[in-house]
Amino acid sequence: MFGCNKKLKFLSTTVFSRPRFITVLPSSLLSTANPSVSFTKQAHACIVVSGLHGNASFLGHLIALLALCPSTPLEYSFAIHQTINNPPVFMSNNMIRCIAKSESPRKSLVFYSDSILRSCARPNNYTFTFLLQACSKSLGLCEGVQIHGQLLRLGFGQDVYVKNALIHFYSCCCKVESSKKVFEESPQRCDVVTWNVMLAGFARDGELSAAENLFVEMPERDVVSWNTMIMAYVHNGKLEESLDCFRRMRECGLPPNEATLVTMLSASAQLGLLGHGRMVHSLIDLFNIPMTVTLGSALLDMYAKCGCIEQARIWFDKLPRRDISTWNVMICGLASHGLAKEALALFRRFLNEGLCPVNVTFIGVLNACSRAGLVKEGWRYFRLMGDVYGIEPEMEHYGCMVDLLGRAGLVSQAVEMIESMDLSRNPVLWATLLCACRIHGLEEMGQSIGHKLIQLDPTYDGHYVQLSSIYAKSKKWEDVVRVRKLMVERNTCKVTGWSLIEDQGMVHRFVSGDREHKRSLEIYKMLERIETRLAEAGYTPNIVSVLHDIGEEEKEIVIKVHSERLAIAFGFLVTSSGACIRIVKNLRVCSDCHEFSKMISRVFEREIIVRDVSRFHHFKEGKCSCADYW
DNA sequence: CTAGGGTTAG
Repeated sequence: MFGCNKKLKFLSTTVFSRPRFITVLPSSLLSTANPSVSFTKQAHACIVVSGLHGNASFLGHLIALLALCPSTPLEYSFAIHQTINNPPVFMSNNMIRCIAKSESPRKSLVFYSDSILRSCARPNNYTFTFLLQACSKSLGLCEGVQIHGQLLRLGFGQDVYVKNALIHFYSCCCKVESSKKVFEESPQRCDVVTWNVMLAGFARDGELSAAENLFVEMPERDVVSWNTMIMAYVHNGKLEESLDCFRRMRECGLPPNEATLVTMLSASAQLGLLGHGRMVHSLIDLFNIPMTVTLGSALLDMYAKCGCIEQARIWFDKLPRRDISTWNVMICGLASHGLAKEALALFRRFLNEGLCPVNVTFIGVLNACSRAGLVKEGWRYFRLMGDVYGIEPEMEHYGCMVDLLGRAGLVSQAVEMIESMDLSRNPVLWATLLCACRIHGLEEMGQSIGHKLIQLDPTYDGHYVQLSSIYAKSKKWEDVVRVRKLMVERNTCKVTGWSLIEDQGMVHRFVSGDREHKRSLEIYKMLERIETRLAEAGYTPNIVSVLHDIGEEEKEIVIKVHSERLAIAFGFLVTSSGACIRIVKNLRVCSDCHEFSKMISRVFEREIIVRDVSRFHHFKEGKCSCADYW
């Protein structure tokens, strides 16, 4: 019934039958790893029954115990605290700690002035550590600055815990300069945590090079230092650097922990590196790291984002514990692979288990509906979200709905939705519709939306390319040229398209027309051979498409070999016959490469899995899982 | 007697 029965038994025997050992009781209680409120209540009952309820020390420990519980009703600790007149500072400190951990950490400052200052009790280094925690959490900059002044006056400025809390506090409140000041004041009075909080401060502030320099300077690095550095890379989009940092950590022989692996799984997932992700997976067992909900969710996410949706599913069923996030990862994963039926079935199971969906859950559900063209169901879930679960739709939900309607050819309904919701300044929604117009051949509508888009978002070249391809489809060549000229004149920002493929733990990234790879010669030869075979099988590249209907990847009018083909050709060089080829792209697949991949999957009996910027394409036996809509 | 830093999902 209770997780801590053994401890409780020990407690009661101590209290009732061996009162001379009573002072042992509190410390043995506090050694409890994960106290629960119910356990603490029983301890409380024992204390009361044995007539010790006036003992401030016991009750202080009880409050300390409550501070360690994952969620405690504050009233409970308050009630205990109030039973003691002139509570000792030890008790008040733990009370502050409780409040700091609660949902309303700001109250700890009120408590501090009411309880400690008013009673003229002397706060100590613990008091300030907890108070600063509260300020960090509630972003109470002004209050924290006052606390800082007070603790300096009372002479706690050199306490290492207080100092670390201060550095942490300033960096939480976006005042890294102040953190740095505190950090640099007395360098001899610091420990590895001091360095770590400073490191995290730079990372939080996006000062990656400052973080790197500090990391190099550190006299010693523990697992948190490495984790902080690795996360700094991941959060700043330096995914390959994070992999490299992890490699260096492993070379140091320092064992990774859960946080390390969660971050590395996330990095592998974002990059789409299945091999790397699998390697990280194997470390979970190697280091005996318990499969927590967080780790499990990160693992599923890695498999789903690396194209192994079956593996994700297998692990989903195997996981010892799941929470809402785990379900979200799985539902969204299935949807991104176009497995709409499975995603919706899982969602129904989710509801049957009595779980409450959140906004992300509905993004997965609506995405699934959109991929399967389930207009009616999409609307139903969209309404269910607000009516039953009270979730206000966000931009992403509208995005799914616009995609759903556009895909079904109901472009005017989608336009209506965008305009009635006053979302007409959002380029992403219009871009989704432009895509629908292109696919459904709605040229007039496409042209008008295209012009709206380049007005709304004139700096992104993808819109110009889309618009020009719509004109190309209607053979309006002057307009094609006009739009392209406009794009050049406006000096739009280009995102260089690339395709990535992993081989033997190495990442090979290709750009359009790439000749940099050391096996470039072989790659082009292989590509030629592939193209010959495809031509024999009846694949003819669409000349109009090559010249004009080019995907976002193609930024110049010059015809170059798309990066995706180079990656595929390289895939043929390094994988054994019949093995699946996995590609990750940072942009959308162009229609010509899409055809090309479909043909390859048939002619060479090769499965190709391409991760696009927004979805997966599984090419198999001449067909694609996206059913030619993307 | 009590204390600190780092974590997932669209």
